[in-house]
Amino acid sequence: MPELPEVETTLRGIEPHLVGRALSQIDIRQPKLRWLITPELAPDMTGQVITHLSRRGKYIGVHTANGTLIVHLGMSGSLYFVPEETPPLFHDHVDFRFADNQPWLRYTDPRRFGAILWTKDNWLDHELIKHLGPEPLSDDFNVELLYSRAKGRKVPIKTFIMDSKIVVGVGNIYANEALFKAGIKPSRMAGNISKARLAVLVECIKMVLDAAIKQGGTTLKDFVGGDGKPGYFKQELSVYGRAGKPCIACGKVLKEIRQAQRSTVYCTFCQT
DNA sequence: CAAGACTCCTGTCAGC
DNA sequence: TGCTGACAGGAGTCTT
Repeated sequence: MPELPEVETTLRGIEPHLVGRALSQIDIRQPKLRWLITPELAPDMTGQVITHLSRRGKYIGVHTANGTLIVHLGMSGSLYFVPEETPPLFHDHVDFRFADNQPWLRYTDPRRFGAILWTKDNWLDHELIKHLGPEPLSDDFNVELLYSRAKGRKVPIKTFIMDSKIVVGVGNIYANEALFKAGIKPSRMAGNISKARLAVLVECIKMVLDAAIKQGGTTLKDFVGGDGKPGYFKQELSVYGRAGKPCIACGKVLKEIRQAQRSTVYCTFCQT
């Protein structure tokens, strides 16, 4: 399930192999993802040269002079290279083929929660992108921001930091981990947390994401390997997926609750 | 506006 | 062993 570190790793892995190449053909076998793939994608992007890639939240932008391909991996999507003419499997929904007859870029997504869109405008002005909060690893995401946005809010802090309008890229796993590291109870009201504690939380979110990205870097080569599998991280998770097991800090049994249809695991002793 | 429920989809796994 | 059903999960959208 790609979270921001996985998306960043994907981008770093594929960008060097895409820039400067011209699209020759785009095969769309399954246009129904989260949304219908933009019908203009193939006619508008074919023949275009890829100039660079960028990321905003979990959205990847693949830029050309004629427009930008917007890709979201959802929770089961992946982008990777396959040797030309590799027959597609059932969940291989899109192939991007190039004029140089070198490996194709393939999009696979079993659960189809991902998205592939196309815009001729500045992609940062796209409806899905322009309302997003700051990047978690940038200086724009800081205590002042979080504190002012949390003021008066009654939502649980976990739901709050997973809101992409507040800050992007904090998925369920890392929200759980960051709150554990910060010692904050996930159900605590966002507006009822001191500035000092929010400052700790900001640092913990940055630390958790940064560490995950660094680990992702070690598997970069897998992205362009022959198997086409995007090797996931061997994260050591403190709480996520460990409900019922002992807290690594105090030994007490970790508790699981549900918040906003998401599983939350925390330590009732360490997190207050 | 804020908060919470609902929705898409399919692989995985528990239970029978 | 095989089948059924619950569940997970990003994030936009709908409902209250």
